[in-house]
This record gives sequence, C-alpha cells and structure tokens, in this order.
Amino acid sequence: MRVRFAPSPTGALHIGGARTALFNWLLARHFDGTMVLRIEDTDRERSTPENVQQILDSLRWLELDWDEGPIMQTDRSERHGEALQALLDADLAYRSNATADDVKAYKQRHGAERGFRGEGEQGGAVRLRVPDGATVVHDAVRGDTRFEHVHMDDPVIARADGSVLYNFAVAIDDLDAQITHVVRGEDHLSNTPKQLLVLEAAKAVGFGDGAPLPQYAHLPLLHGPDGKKLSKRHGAASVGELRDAGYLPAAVRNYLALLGWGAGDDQTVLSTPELVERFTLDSVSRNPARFDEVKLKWLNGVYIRALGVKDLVERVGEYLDANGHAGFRGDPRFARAVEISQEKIHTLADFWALSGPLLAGPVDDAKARERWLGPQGVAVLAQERAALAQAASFDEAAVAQTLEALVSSLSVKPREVYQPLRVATTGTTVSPGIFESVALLGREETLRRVDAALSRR
RNA sequence: GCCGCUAUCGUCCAGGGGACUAGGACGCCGCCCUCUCAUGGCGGAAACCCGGGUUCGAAUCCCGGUAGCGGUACCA
Repeated sequence: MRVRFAPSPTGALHIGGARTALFNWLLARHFDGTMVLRIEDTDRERSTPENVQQILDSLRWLELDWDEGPIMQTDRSERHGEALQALLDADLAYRSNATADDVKAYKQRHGAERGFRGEGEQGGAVRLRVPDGATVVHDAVRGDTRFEHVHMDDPVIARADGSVLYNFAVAIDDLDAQITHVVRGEDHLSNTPKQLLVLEAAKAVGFGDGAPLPQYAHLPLLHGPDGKKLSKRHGAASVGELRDAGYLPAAVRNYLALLGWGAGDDQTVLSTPELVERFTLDSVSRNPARFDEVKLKWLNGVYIRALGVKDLVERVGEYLDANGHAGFRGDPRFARAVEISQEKIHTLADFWALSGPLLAGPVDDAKARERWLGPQGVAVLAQERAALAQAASFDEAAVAQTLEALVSSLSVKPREVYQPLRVATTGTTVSPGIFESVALLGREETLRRVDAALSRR
C-alpha cells in the first residue's frame, strides 16, 4: 500500500487537512505501507514557501511522519511536460483558445447538461478529450458513483505556456509515485472522473508501467461549529492555533480520528497505537462532521490527566516558554505547581490561568476582594495569619491541620476561612487546593501576601 | 442552472429489515463528593428530515421531495 498526503501551500494546514493527513497516516501504519508527502504548489498566485514550512511544522507537531518526500509538484514540471506532449501527440488532448464564455455559449446551444467539446486549434490552453461513455468511481467509502461523460466539459489540463493544472498534475504524480490508495476530502469526488480519464490517457501512451489505477476513498468534509464550511479560505482553525491553545498532539489525533470515523464499539478514548490497530477505510463515515472544540477540550483533559507528572511539567514548561511566560519553569516551585494543577486543567494554557498567580504573584480581582476580604473576611484572615505564623511546620499536612483547627474553633463554614486566604494569596477565587497552594508558597511568602492583603484595607 | 454526495439526540460516533422502549461519548440538567475550580460517582432530558412504496414487519431497502454540502476555474 502506498498512500499520499498532498496539501496545497495556499494557507496554513487546517484541521480538515490534518484529518486527511491523519487518515492517510493511520492507513499506512496499519497496513505497513508507505506514506508519501507531496506539496501541490502549482497554484502560482497563492502558493508560498512560508506556507510549505508551516505545513511541515504542523505535521511534525502532530507527529505524523512520512516515508517519502516532500515532493514539490513544481519540481516535476519537466515530467509533466513530457506527459502532456505525449497526450497531444496521440490526439488525446488538444489545444484550444475557448474561453469561459465560449463554454457558456456551447451549453446554450446544446443544453445546460452537455459538457463542452472544443475544436483543436493552433495555440492556446490544453484540454483533455473526454471520450463517450461514463466513468464509475469505485470509492472505498461511498461505493460506486457513475459519472456520464456527456455532462463533463473537456477539462483544461495545462495553460497555454505549458504549465499544468491540478487535475492533470495530480494524476501524473499519483501514477509515477505508484500510489495505490488516494484518500482525500469529498470535495475531490467530482474531480475524480477527470483524473481517471487523465490516468487512462497517460497509460494509453505508455506512462505508468502498466500499474493498476489507484483506489479512491473520499472522506466526509469537516465543518465549523456553526455548520459552515471549514477551510483556509474561511479562516478555519489551523493546526498552529490548536498548538497555541495548549492542546496535546495525541489528543488532537484522537479527536480528529473521531471525525468521520468511529471505533465501532463506542470507544472514544483511543491511543495512537490503538487507532493504528483499528483504523480501516470501511469504517469511515459518509456524513460531514462539525469540529467541536468543547469535546476536544474534554479529550485533552483526559490526556493531560493520563500524563506522568514529569512529562506534564516538561510540556507545560515548554508551553510557557513559547507563550509569553518564559523563565517560570526555572522556579523551584514550578514542578509542584504543575502537579497540583493537573486534575484541574484541560489545556496547557489553563495552567497559567489557574496557577500563574502562585508563581508570579497575586492578580487583582476586585470582585473577589469585595466578596471575601470585607470586614469579616479580613478578621478571619488575621487569625489565619497568626495561626500559620505559629504552625509547627509548613508542609501540606501541617497547613491543613492548622486551618482546619481554625475552622472548628471559629465554627464557621470552611469556605469562610479558605476563600479569604485564597484571595489574599492569589488575588482570585480559583486556584489549586488551598492547602497545597499555601504549602507551595511556603510560610514566608504566604505571610507576606497575607500581610499585603491585610494592609491594603 | 447542470452534475454529484449526504441526511439518527445540540454535536460526534453506533445500529444497515424483527434483538429499538434506538446505544455510547461530549455538552446540558439534577444529586453525591467538596476549601474555590476541577476531577470522580450516580441519575435525567434529548434524535431516526418529509411523503410515498416494498414487506407480515422499515431508523434500516426503493422512489420522490426538501435541506445541507461539493464540483461545474487556464484554483487546489
């Protein structure tokens, strides 16, 4: 089995492309096949080297590796030229100056459902001659779909200057790379008969070494949460944005696998080895799916909780370094801060929101202060300060014991004691467990923050 | 317009003639746990697009409609 992922570098790799890459990769790994990466950069206006780099980076971040390539399609223009000339020589293709208006006029004369047929001319773009008959696409996901040639325009396969177009290049490249399975988005289904025709024509003039035609599988499209089409042309969620939002590659792979595919036994949390083991094309769904970040977030939380503490510390550290909070991983309290945050965060980005104040100092949340550091709260806080200052030791157990003793001696609700302390030390009402947090800060820092809060009034 | 694809809870995925009182997950609601937020546990609401047909029997097969989407580019 030889599969390929063939993105066009006209924008960032978005999640639809990532899903296609993933499915190809899963298939290649499942069947011990070969994954070819090809960059389809024949769009002269919109392809950029930056986008190529971005796509490669995204694939690497997703940990989807490839066995051959990246092959740049434009590097193959000589080969494309040969194939094109061979088709021209065999009269399987012809030059034509027909414009879009000419095509329209043709349909006016022959009927809207009639495909355009041109006359061979001296110069102009190259069109493929569409023969009579029909092409049946045998799709691994959708079954057979029949396309009557009579409805199909003779497709333009190259510009007048000889530079080739997508439907031609893709067919020649798949043929030369001996691709056995073409797995891509459903938006290509309607193009498939054209590519099949190119393939057949190319084979007829001796290209492809008699290799069999590839099998096709068209994946359902991915839509945004609003149900609208999700693509780079509409500002979709890119893989880079997922990384910046603090998602884990393994969680993204798991989530993406669930879009258009299911394990069949209702299992939703599947490690990558499990995905590789269980993924096949015949369990791919035919329905378009929506990208639901809420579910991704939940899944990411599952993966974060499953991580070893050391691993999570490393990842949070890297994330902080790359996202505006560099340096904090050097803090001796950092590892413990991550540890006590683990079950409370869903993304790497959540760490800073939850526990940043522990490391960087309290934030200023006026509402929190009003609610918990009024006259009552401050009175309790003062007693807490005294108790903590005298605690025999300052580990988590000692802190807990000290504060719990205060709760019972004051006979108030626990939160009447804990929340003022939390607001005093972090500035806000949400943080990891108060005992853990205070123990992490240590006696000196805790008392300093409490004093600052007390003197603020 | 023409050609094509698709149609099950709000979302994703099962179910593909009787096992369906339609299953699981996210989300939502309630309860429990609880120092906040989470996690965890328990329970609940929530769907077969519409109309015909085939059949003893249709979510499932067929036809039509509708809707969504894709293609119809000298984009990919």
